[in-house]
Amino acid sequence: MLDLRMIRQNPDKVREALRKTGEDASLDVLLSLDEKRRSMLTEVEKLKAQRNEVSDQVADLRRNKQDAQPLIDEMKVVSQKIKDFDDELRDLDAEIMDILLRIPNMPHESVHEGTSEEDNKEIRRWGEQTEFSFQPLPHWELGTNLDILDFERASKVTGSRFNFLKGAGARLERALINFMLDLHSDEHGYTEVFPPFMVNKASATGTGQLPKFAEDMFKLEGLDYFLIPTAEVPVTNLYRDEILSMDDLPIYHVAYSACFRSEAGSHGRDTRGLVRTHQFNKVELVKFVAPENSYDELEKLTNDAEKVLQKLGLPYRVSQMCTADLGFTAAKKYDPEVWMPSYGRYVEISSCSNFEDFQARRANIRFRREKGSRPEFVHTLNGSGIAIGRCLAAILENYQQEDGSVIVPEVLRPYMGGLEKITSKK
RNA sequence: GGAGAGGUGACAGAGUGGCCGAAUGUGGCGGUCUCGAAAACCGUUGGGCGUGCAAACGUCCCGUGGGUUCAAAUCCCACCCUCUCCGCCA
Repeated sequence: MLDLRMIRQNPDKVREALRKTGEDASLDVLLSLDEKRRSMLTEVEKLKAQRNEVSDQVADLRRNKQDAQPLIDEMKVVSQKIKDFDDELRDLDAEIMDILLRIPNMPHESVHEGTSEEDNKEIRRWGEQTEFSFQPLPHWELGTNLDILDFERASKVTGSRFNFLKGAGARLERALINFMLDLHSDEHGYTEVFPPFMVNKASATGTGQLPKFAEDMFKLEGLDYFLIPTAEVPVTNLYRDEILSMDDLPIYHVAYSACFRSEAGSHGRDTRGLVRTHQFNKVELVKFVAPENSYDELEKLTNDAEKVLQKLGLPYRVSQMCTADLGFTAAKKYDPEVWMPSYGRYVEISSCSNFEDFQARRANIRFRREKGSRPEFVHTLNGSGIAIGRCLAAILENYQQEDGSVIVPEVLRPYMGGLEKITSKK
């Protein structure tokens, strides 16, 4: 959420920033509602001041056993006026909030302008695109042949876009989760948290899923709970409505969670395999930092995510998102993308963003620089560190052998009971 | 699921209609004292919104949302959460 006062003071700057994102949020309605609200507020507060003063007089008269009835009668009228004003103000506030909650974040000045994902820029590349001396298979065929992946039965048991992992596949999934949690907590200084997989409305609003993207989440019947689309939601909301102290910052958290996405609007896209599913696992990195450090922290966060791919020996590149592909909440975003042979291109496997104070303002997460100073909003960041399902797919595809077996990357072997290669049992 | 108790400032804990944004204690901060520290003493110590260059002023906030009243932390209604006991359960 943007700061209403900032919008009021720099409407042209905000308009220009939003234009670059491709969203044409009209500020005119917002600004006129704001104007109206402030003038009403001034009036009603005058009335309240009067009421408070007269109430004191009434109290005095009563104590002195004098007649207060004329004053009371007079105040009845004033009170009714106040009530009318307050009702209207309540509606105004709700309208203003509804508009504010639907305005996207403004891109950081270092983000290049673009009109679609075509304009994203590759900023670095690591490793060589895997070459094969034979015809490589896509991971869904490899996994099915090895009997470690089962999509058919998953669609029987649940539906499309779900999967079963079996045997070494299930173990590999678990190995990846543990490897990443260990890496980030032991070597990168993140504190592990294990979050709830459902959140309430306030949390989903805090990180920006609501009100605009409700249809992307699974909602529980009869409850105001949502299945989380990412651990970002519960973990960022850990400190909602809190004032942290400067000594607490920066806070780094790493969290495993299952992620649930309705994938509304992506019918027909990536229908096979592990790339786009309704439920997948992910290890997520979340940071809470002082504003002046957030851009350095974004670089570090991205490096931490990349480290996972390097250790796994998976070729990747990092793209910087242009102004049109930042999504709703980010001010700046890097997407590490892994080389996926079956796609013949790099596929997003992480997404690292600085939200500045956009989420912090929604979720009311603040910090105090020193005792007695005014609270300020923290900056929040997060990034996948990394998506497990897509990572497992990338391993199967990049490490496949001519005989259909798959080499286990060395760093994962301790997590796999020493297994070096996944082979078919048949 | 049944029965009961309770949600007040950083924490503990008063406050049952007006002089209460809130006693008191602890903690924090500043000071006096001290070579220094402790103790003691003195002072200070919430947030949002609005007006204003600022100083300041106004207003709102005692779990949340409504309501009653000239006036609500205090009365009424709904909801949320916590705790205790019983039952059930991984």
